[in-house]
Amino acid sequence: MRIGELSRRTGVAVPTIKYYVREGLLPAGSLTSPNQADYGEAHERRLRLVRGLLEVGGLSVAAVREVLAAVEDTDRPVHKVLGAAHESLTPPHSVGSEELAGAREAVAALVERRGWKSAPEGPAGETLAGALATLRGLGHGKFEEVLDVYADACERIATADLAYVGGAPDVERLVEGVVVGTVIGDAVLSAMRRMAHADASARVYGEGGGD
Amino acid sequence: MRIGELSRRTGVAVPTIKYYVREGLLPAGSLTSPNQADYGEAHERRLRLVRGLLEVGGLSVAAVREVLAAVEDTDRPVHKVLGAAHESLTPPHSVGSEELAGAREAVAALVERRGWKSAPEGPAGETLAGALATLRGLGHGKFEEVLDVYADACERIATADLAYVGGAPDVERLVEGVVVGTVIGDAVLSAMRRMAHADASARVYGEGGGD
DNA sequence: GCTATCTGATAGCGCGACTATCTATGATGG
DNA sequence: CCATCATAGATAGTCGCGCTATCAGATAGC
Repeated sequence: MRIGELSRRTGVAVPTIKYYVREGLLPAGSLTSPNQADYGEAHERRLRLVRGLLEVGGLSVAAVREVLAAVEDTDRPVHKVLGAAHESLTPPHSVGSEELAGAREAVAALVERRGWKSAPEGPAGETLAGALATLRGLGHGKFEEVLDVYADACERIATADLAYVGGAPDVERLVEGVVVGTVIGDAVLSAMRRMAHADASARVYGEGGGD
Repeated sequence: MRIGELSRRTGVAVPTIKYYVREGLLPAGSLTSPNQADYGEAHERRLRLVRGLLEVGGLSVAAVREVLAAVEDTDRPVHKVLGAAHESLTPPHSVGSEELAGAREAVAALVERRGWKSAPEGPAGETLAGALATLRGLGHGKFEEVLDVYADACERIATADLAYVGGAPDVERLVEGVVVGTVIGDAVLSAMRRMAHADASARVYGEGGGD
C-alpha cells in the first residue's frame, strides 16, 4: 500500500507519518521507484503501536523511540529499555534531598520486606522514592502505611500480566506484549483505580453521584 | 516571609513563583506596601503541592489549576474535578470508533459485573474504554481477560486509600489527601507495578538482573 | 544615602510535536 | 501521450507550554 492508504487506515496525517519515519519510529517504506514507496501490514501495525504509546500511554516521541528499540532488538534486556522509557515518561524530578534519603530507605525496606528480586536503586525504585519523598514533603508521610496494600495489588497484577504475556506466539509478539502491557496497562490501571475510588467513596459517603 | 525566602525554602525560582501566581496556582502574597508582599506557611505548602503535581504527577499547569479549584472550593464535588484533571493529564485521544464502541461495552460489563456505583460513561470510564480500544486495535484484545485481576487490585487499593484519607483532621486536608492520593498515588502505583514486574519476571525467567 | 531586594508587567526562549510548502519525479487514465 | 494527481524527500514554519530575562519604579535595612 502507499502512504495515502496507510494514512487513511490509521487516521494519521501523511506528513505526520513522514515525520515518524524521520524520527525513527517507523521504518521507511520499500522504494519501488524514486518517488514511490510501498508500506505493508507491519508498517500499519507499528504505526498503531506508536499512536497508542503516544496517545494512551502519554509517552514522548523520544520515549517511544527507546521503547521501540526493545521491540526491534530482542536481544537487549527488555526491562532495562522499559525502565529508560518509563524514565523519559516521568518528568525529571530533582526534589530536595532530605526527604529523598529517607524515602530511598523506605523503598529498600519495602523490597526487603516483600522479598522482591528487583533492585531498589533502579529507575522504578528511584521513581517510587521520588514520589514518597514528595509525599513526605507534603506532610503525607503516613501514606506509606498503606504501601503494602499497593504492593500486594502489584504482585497480583504482575503475576497476571506475566501469564498473559507468556501466551505470545513468538518473541517479537512477546516483547510487544510487554511494552503494551506496561505502558497501556498503566493507563488501564490508573483509570480503573479512579473508578474504584468513585465506587468506594459512593459507598461510604452515600450516593454522591459517581463519575 | 518574602518571595526570596519562599524560593529558597522550596527550591523554586522567584520568576517561576510569580508565574504560578499569574496562572492562579498560588495566591498572591499579602501586600505590606506597594512593592512588598508577605508569604506564609500556607503559600509554602501550596507551592510544594503544585510542584508535586507538576513533577511527580506529570500534570500540566492547566490541570493543576483545575485540581486546585477542588481544594479551594470544598463544596464542589471533588471527584468530578479530579476527573477533569485526569482528562487533561491524559492526552486527548480520538481513536477510530469501531473498537471504541466494543470497548465501551466491555467497560459497562465490567462495572455491572463488579457492582460498581461509578458511571461507565464518566471520564475515567472513557479513558479506560480508550485504552481497551487501543489494545484491541493492536491485537491485544485478550488482555481484557485479566481485567478482573486489575479490578480486584483496584478495589483493595481504593479501600485502603479511602481509609487513609478518612483520617484527615479537617476538610481541606481531606480534599488535599484525595488529590495527593490520586495523583501521586498513580505514580507510586505505576513505579511499584514495574518493580513487581521485574521481580516476577526474575522469578520466572531466572536471575536476568532486575532493575 | 546606598545597595540589595521586591513588585508587577511585558517580552522572549527552548522544546516538542507536528504542519505547510516546495521541487522533482513518477503513477494513472481518458 | 498528455493532463492530473499522488508521492518522496527536504526545509522551514507553527503553536502551545513552561518557564526565564529584562525592566521600571519602589522599598528595606543598614
